[in-house]
Amino acid sequence: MCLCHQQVGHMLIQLRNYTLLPLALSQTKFTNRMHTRAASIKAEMAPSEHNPKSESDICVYVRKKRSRKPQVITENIVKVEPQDPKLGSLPDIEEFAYNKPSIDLPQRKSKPILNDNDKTEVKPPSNWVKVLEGIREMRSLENAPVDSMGCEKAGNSLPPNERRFAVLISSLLSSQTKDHVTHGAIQRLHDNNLLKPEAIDNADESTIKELIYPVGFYTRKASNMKKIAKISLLDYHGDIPNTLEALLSLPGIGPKMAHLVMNVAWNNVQGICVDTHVHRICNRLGWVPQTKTPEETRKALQIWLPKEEWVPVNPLLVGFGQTICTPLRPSCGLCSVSGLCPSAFREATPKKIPRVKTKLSES
DNA sequence: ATCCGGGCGC
DNA sequence: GCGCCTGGAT
Repeated sequence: MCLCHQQVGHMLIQLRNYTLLPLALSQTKFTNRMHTRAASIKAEMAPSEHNPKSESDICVYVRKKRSRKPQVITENIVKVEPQDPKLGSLPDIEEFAYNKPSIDLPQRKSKPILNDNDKTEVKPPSNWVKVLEGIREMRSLENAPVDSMGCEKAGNSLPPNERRFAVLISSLLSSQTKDHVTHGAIQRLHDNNLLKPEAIDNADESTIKELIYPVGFYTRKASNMKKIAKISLLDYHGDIPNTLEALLSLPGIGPKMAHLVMNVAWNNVQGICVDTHVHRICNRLGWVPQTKTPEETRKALQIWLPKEEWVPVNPLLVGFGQTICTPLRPSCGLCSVSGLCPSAFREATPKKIPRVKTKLSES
């Protein structure tokens, strides 16, 4: 993995309802910005993809100018064509963006901003930006448990491959477990030099089990740790898989953790990390059509939520869900966006009928 | 008593 | 889908 200041190349990127945009991507920055009169455009390349060949390797954001907090309009890329850098300097962006209309795609009359009224696209829920900002504000005052610790801090000082492995193990242990408990377990593993695949592979399952106690489901997790260490050694040279699919194939790693690990370990955002809080709150806010599983929620949310919110939305909503929008008896009275929430004060508080033996019930 | 910051096997 | 695996918190 060579990280030099070399330019990967110029690309022509075609946005839906927009136009062709020339962009240059470099290997060190992974991002490239350009500005037109009406919007700023940002292209981002997944760090692991040093040689982007298709649209899936790159994300493009278009933001309207003149809004205080620039708002992402879309991220739809229709086409990416590698261009020969020897073609000379890039065309004048502004002129290019305005004067060279897209050929096969419908044109907009006024501003070349994307599909505001495109009926074929799923519309983001109205006011979602306000809701998000409101939650952010509430979160800046509150101190949610999620703020203090997180598995993303695991092994910050380790070499990259060991750090990634630590992140994976940390994620594995963290499910259904409080953060400080997970942290303690990781600390004990580290102190006993048991955070590396070789060591785990050689260690007794019972030893691991004792060290990670009392994380939730420690028996299963100890066994999964052994299996993961073995797979890491056999298939990944002691590292961890760098694709979502391969991560999902590991025992004990499901969709929630796989996306988390892709984000944290590889800095590669493949999807939104949806846990029960994100799932619940998105349903309450009406951000997704009633969904039954976190996986459905993830897919529904990814359709409209701008990609740059994909990572921050998890800690944001988790903390919000721990403090205010709690699973049981949400504190709608304390919530500043209750006016925008279709479920506010409407929770079917199934006030359990007190099973008290009264003279009435006995009669 | 009831609820978790999931994943798996059925 | 549904029950189960676990200890700790409310």
